Amino acid sequence: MEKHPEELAECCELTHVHEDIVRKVRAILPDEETLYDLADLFRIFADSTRIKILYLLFESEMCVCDIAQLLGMTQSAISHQLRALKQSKLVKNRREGKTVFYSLADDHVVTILAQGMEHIEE
Amino acid sequence: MEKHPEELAECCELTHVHEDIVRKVRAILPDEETLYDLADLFRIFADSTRIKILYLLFESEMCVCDIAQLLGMTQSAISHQLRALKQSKLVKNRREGKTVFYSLADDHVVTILAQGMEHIEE
DNA sequence: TAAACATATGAACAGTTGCTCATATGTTTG
DNA sequence: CAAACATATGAGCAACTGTTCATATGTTTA
Repeated sequence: MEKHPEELAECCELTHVHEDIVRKVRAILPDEETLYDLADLFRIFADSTRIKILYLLFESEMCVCDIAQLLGMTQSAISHQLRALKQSKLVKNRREGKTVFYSLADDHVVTILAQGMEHIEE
Repeated sequence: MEKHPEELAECCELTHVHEDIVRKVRAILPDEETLYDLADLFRIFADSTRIKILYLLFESEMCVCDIAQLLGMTQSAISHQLRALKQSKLVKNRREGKTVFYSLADDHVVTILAQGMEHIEE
């Protein structure tokens, strides 16, 4: 699993990759850990339940049972998903007595979803 | 699996969701099919191999074996991933003799990855 | 047309994911 | 403190995902 081989062997009969491309690619490609973090972030957006939750939170902060109610899903299912969203720092929460209110933590959520939406609407 | 119940039953002892919120949410939340399409799109970004491929294509178009070579992976693995990327209309390809060159199909790729990167870099 | 090359694809398998169910934790109120 | 309520969490299971391996398709060249 060589990630950055020092020399490019031939792969196609005539190698199409040349030294300058290789140099540019190495400069541009983020390191392995960052790429994994990035994939992890997008994996959070890769589920329609979590996307729905984020859309709900566009409007206002909400407690767990309200989200569950609005989406017609279990409290447990929503709670699990909120945990994932919180771990990715896409939502934050505050406690008010028995109730925990969740809200968006970040403007990137809006931008990312909007860009995704633009793409699929073409 | 009621998605849009006509009336909200109590969920918490005191329901926190009220009529105006419900109305706003219904106006904002895209329909089920769109949400699935959106999740499918982000699932494509949810894998570091595919992200790497996209980053490579930032620089220039490339053939399958060059990508495989640069990433130290099998031609087959890359080919499978390119198919997924193409189905999502994130990359396009052109044939030149035996070789097939892939390139980015869309500016959204750059924006989405950049936003994701911004988020994890906080 | 046969051989060589570049790419695509189907099946299979291990690893992951999202939900459910049961139960635990944390908070308020009688 | 006990009961009720809101939320969190662990285990388990079915469904899905990414890779490998073997092989098929498509293109060029001898």
